[in-house]
Amino acid sequence: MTELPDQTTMPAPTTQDGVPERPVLEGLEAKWSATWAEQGTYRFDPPASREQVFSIDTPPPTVSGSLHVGHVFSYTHTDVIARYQRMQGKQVFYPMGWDDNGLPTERRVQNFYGVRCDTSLPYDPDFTPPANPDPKRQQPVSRRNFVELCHELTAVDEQVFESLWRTLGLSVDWNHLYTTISDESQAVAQKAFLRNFARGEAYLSEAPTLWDITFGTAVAQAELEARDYPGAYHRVAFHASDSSPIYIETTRPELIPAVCALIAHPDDERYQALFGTTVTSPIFGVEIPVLAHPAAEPDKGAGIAMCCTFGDLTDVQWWRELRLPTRTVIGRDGRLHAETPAWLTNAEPYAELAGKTTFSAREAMVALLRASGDLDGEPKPTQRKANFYEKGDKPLEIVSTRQWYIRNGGRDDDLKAALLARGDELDWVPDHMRHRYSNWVNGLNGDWLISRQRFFGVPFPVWYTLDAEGEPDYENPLVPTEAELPVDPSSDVPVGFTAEQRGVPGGFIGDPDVMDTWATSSLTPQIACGWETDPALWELTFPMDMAPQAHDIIRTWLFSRVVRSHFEHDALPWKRATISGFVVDPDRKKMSKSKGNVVVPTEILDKFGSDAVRWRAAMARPGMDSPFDETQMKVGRRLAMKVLNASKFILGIPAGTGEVTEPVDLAMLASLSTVISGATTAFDEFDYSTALETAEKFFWQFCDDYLELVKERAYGADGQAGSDSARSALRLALDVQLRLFAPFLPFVTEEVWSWWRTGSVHTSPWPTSGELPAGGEVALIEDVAAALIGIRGAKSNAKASMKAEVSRAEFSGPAEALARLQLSESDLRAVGRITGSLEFRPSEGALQVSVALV
RNA sequence: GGGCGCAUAGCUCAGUUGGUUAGAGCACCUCCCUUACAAGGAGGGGGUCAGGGGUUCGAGUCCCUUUGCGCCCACCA
Repeated sequence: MTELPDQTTMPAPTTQDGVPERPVLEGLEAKWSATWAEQGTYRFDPPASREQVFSIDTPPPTVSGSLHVGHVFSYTHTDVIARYQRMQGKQVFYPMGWDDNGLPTERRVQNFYGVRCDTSLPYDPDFTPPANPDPKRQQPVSRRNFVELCHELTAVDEQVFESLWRTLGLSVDWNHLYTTISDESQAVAQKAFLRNFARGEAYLSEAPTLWDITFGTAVAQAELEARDYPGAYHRVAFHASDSSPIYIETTRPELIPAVCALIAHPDDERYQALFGTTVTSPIFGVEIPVLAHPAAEPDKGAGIAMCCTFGDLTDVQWWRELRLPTRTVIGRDGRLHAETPAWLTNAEPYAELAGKTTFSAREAMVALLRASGDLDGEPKPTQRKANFYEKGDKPLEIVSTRQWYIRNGGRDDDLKAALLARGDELDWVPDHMRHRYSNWVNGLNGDWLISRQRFFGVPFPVWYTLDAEGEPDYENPLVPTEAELPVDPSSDVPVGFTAEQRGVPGGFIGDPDVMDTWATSSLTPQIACGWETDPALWELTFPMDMAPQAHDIIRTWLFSRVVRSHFEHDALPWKRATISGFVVDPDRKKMSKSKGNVVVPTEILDKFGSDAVRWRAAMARPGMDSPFDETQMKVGRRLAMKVLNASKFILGIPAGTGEVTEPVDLAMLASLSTVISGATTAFDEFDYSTALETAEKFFWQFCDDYLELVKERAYGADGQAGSDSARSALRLALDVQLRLFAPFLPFVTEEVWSWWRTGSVHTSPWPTSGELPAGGEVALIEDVAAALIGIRGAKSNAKASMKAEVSRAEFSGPAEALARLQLSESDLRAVGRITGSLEFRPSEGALQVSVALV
């Protein structure tokens, strides 16, 4: 940290050597990011107490994805706060993480190298990826080879990300870089999981699960996305005992072999007589009960629904609550089972469906129904909503599988209430974002499914013993000690067994699944803060001060971190969440690759410069979406240029050697003093936009009015009191303003700082009013500004140059305002080129200027 | 259907607890190539604060209501 600026000890440059002839923005990013790296400007230096730390749970971006302007904006929001806190004297713990495990990486590796993972293959140490990858004909490789490729590619991607963040000027401490697939992160994820398991917060359960057939994995409720999906209502006849038809409507006739009940609302008049009876299903002739359940909606479809295992989540509810039999026909590959289900009375037609995709099976089933006369009329096309995995492109199926869950209040009201209370306890910026949290938690209808049937992730640190028949004992998993972590149960062997016993009766098997990426990233505070591995760091940084993120992942990342921390530490992981909005396209549509409206950040950073882009980002208030608009970037660039030029001008004038004494100089500094308080208050409320606006508004007025006003006086001879006062005031004002802008425009402010000061502006103290001389009267500078506008207006109206001479000027208005103006009479004369008479005439009303030109 | 947010100048947005004539930037028009800055500077035009009702001496601001837009959730028969 540098000392507080002090007029008397500050080395005043006697030459202009440090100030370039024509300052430019180009190249500042490369120059200063290298210097900051070299000098460790943003290094976290552990202080004595927690109060001296400001710690940030930086979102680890998915490195297999691409960064877009939205990221640039929201990471800038965080950085601006980080820089402010650092200047306020805090040691800022600002780590970076890369989220490199998980499905997005697998998908990227598949496409990039043209391979796919086949767990049945042995490891090939000499494997090299195909020279000409063909994404359509992916070469099968072993799991270990596949994982190696994942590591290889993410390492490359991470370089690109780091370079972008450095160009943007994020003041992260790169010594605290973590990746979610590292051994350290795996150990944390496994340890937290084992503790959840030991306390009963994690459990293994066989149940109907949302299943993505493309990726072949279970997915969690938080990863669902409802999308429009074309379908058709098929009106199909079931048959009562007297063979009269009972019509249902379904969009999924291929599930008729899986039907286990017809269900109508208990109060529905039309079906009262049927409740308790059975009907037979068309084609397959299976005897089906007709049951009542309040979840059936009389005005939907035919009013009576066929319940299958499983067409949708309502089916699951009915199946569970009415204890219906399980008749699964769709497998994990999304196809109908090849073998004929045992429960079909009339089994023969099933051959038409066996092994087909749902789409083909539907066509075949419609043909069967048409032939039998059980299809009433033609299918009616409809647009319905179907659940998709957010990264998938086929509707989810529901299949019964064994999965690991972590309790999240979805089936436990006490826990739900406790987690809602955590949301209340948390500070939210902006505050209304808390509703999204409670809305989500209140809507949970099941626990958090964390296991994924994938390859590149943290394995479950669990083995199962095999009985004499080779059947796994899922009730009593074998777990390692915490000291052994991380483990990979597919290669590591549980204590008491030998490698030869893997997969043989009486031996063991490893759990084949990996954790979902959120199950690891839900522990970023624990990973970053050194949970139980670096107790000193942990004491200083946890719970963290700030959790920045965008509003789309409140239900996933934010919530899951609260769950983990609630269980493990009985505390919130941070004091507050700061939520950024999105950058949307000019039509206010969300940017997405599929719409082709994504703006690539490197282009705009190149074009306008990082400070300009950061300025635009900081103008987007917390939580507010903002439309992308290039013309706004130009405004930021103009400000950055103006800072360079105004600084060059001020530093081109010799430094003052004495006190600030002139009333107008003191007035300007008094005004600056209120700007400092305003910006500080705003920053303390995390309102970086207002902090910036406050500083910026002053800066433009400072340039337009004050600089012009005192130019002549400052040019004056050395040693003159008036000249000295102006010179001192200019440098004081520049010093303060550079620091006010430093969080937003780190490159230009550092550049200018380097011209005349030592050390980094970013480790200098945030300005305070106490640094500035007291006694100035803000009204004076405001009156002078009004007078200037009057003089300029007159010249502009006369279509005259601003240099045109004024032969006579008259100021009229309140006596006290005129008195103030008289204090700066010579400055006004100089800037207005008033060579003739200058009169002050008291009058009613506001300050007025009348001017006669030569 | 539930929740949240938004609606102020052509565009993007400020407008603190209600208080003179509603502000800024961009865009537009006019002028000025002034020795920090022409990707500049100066000056100017432009608004029934979405509609309706209410509270009040006074409403962009508070209450009710209508409409439109955005996001999240639910809605798959």
